[in-house]
Amino acid sequence: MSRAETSRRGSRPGRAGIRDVAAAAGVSITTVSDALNGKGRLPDATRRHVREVADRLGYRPSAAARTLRTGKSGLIGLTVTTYGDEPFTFTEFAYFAEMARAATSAALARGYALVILPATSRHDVWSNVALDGTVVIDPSDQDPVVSELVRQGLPVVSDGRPAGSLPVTAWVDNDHEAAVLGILDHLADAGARRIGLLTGTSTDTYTHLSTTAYLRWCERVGQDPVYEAYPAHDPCAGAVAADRLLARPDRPDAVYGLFDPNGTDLLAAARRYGLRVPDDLLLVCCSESTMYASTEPPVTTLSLKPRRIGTAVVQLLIDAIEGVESEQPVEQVIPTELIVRTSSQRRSPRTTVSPPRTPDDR
Amino acid sequence: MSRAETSRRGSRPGRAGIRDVAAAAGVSITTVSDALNGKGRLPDATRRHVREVADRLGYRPSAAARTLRTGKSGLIGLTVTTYGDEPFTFTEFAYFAEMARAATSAALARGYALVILPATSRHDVWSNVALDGTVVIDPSDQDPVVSELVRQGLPVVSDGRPAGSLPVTAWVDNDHEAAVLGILDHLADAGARRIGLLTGTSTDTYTHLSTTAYLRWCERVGQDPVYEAYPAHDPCAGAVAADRLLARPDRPDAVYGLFDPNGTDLLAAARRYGLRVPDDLLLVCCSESTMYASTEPPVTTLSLKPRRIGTAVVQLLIDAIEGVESEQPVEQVIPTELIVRTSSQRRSPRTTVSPPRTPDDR
DNA sequence: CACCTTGGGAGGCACGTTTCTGCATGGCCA
DNA sequence: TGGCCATGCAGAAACGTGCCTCCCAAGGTG
Repeated sequence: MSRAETSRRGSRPGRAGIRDVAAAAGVSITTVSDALNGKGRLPDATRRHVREVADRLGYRPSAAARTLRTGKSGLIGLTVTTYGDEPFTFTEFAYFAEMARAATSAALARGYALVILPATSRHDVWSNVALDGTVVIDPSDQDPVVSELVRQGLPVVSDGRPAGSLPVTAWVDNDHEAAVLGILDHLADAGARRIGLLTGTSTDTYTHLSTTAYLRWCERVGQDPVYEAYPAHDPCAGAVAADRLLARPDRPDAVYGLFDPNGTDLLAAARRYGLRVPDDLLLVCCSESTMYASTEPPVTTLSLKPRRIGTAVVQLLIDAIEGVESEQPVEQVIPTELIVRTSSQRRSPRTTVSPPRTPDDR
Repeated sequence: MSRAETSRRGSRPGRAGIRDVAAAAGVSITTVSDALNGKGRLPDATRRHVREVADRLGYRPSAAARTLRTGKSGLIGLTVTTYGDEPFTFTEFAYFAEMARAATSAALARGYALVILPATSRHDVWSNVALDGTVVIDPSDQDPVVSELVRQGLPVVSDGRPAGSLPVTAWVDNDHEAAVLGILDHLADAGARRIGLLTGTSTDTYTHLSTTAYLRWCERVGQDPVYEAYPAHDPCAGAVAADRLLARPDRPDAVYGLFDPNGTDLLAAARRYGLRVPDDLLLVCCSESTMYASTEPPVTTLSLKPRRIGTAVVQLLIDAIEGVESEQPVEQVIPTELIVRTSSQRRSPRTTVSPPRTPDDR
């Protein structure tokens, strides 16, 4: 059977294979492969000729075949823990969305594409996609997905310090304790006498570290802890918890909320109780939303810098995939940023509107 | 060379191939494949035996080989137009994040994974990933990416009515004209005499359709148009444009803002000019953020239902991939939802806080 | 003239599946 | 007893690349 016949039989009308290019250019498959990939010893004339023929035929190399042959797919996974049937929770939404966006950008800039896969996904989805490596967000202790991945020899980089002895390749995280302590000191400096905390009931690392840091700070300065915990994945529960916190007999004169919607919820609750912010109540919450720059009053927020984390995580992962021994340490701590606005400044409240923030370096 | 030798040479220590399973189970490759995929004529005993051996060896079928053989990768692309170097713009961020989340969920529920790819990505990324089909968001007229994809015979479903004669397989969109007209009527009903518009300078379909609908409505009711346009991708420009709109000599007594941050920006501008909302100024903006439920006052928002759109788009795409002739029409119009809050109700303003919204069906 | 080097390119195997085809066996019926 | 069908599996051909090996011709060198 002639080569022309072979190539004609296998391919559907729309798709040209490397064999078709070779036949049309009058060269061998090897030459086509070498010419298009910049390898081998070929004169420029041949290289250009092959490229031109390939363009004319609209040739696109088969990603599946290349992956099978080289063992590299150019795909990295982004694994998130799921609550219910949604890929990510409501409260972490802004953080996760920003982080995923930055990760996508960073991956694309290095020639990789990013696939979002929930940790508890149907098994067939996981085995249907060839991954070169995976980013896991806040993996739980003894996470079965991570173990399985490292068993397959794939690099795994974690957003969030891995609990227990999870064998991740690298990890990136904030210093949550330092962030909470910084905020509590900031509130105390602004005149707070009793600082309350709005926290979550779930057992993830972020909630746990932040809460214990708060409790230790209270112990150190001799304040009774005043906090309300609620299921953070329930968007309605936050408003109720904020209300409960301000309804307590030992009502705090300053509150830090660990989750994104806590700021508006606390503002609304303060209005209901006739509390002026910041005069009667100082407010800080952890959020990535720029809307807090133009609320009444503007609310001081702690940014966890999801964009920097997403970028760093992907860089570490791709370095590991490509065997680059990164100059960066395999454990990176990204500093948080406290964006101080009116809600946490009792002295000399700014009357001017705080300048709009640039979208970069968030 | 014996089969055992063959299988031992090719595979790395960590990964077991189908040949290893066949050898360990004492059957042929065909039998393993049939047993694991539920095909062929095999007694249950053989099937169970093969499955057990495969589990014991930790066998995971190679996605690349399967894709190469079957032509189906189980991956669908989500293509977004880029402004600058980021995958999606700042103003569309909440909409896009929600839409992408819903699309991811819907894809996973049907056994597919979703890859986010910017339209103007480096070409090697596009050719490195095997896609079964693609969702494009708001494709421009004569979009080269779409043409290329349909030339390859891949189904393409569009979020947003395709401009020109773009040969998409199906599309999903809101009725933006009807939405704008509904809002303008709503504001007029609430007592507005001169309604202003905060719009964008870019030429995408959403901005264009909404603005022309506004202009036609003005013509019909005999009102002079009062609008300010600003580059929507610039997060700072919105605040300036909101300020400009309220500083005009023909200051409107009601404003509709086309983009997500317009609500807080307009609220801040109104405070600067001493305008009470809703008494002196009625306010509506298009947003997916639940924060507008607890601003002061709560702001009426138009939701474009990104979750329903993301789900619908993916369903249509997978139906097309799998050759299902969908009962649904290939052109779906998703209704928008006007969430009426205090900012657009001059009569009987609600003093109670509007109930927190459920996260579903947004 | 024999030998080596270097450029230019072809042959063919392997990656790990899926699946088409076909072989053997045994039971059933005419 | 011979044909026939159902059952239970094995062989082997693809799928489309990448790359290792090898071949050939043209010079250069002793």
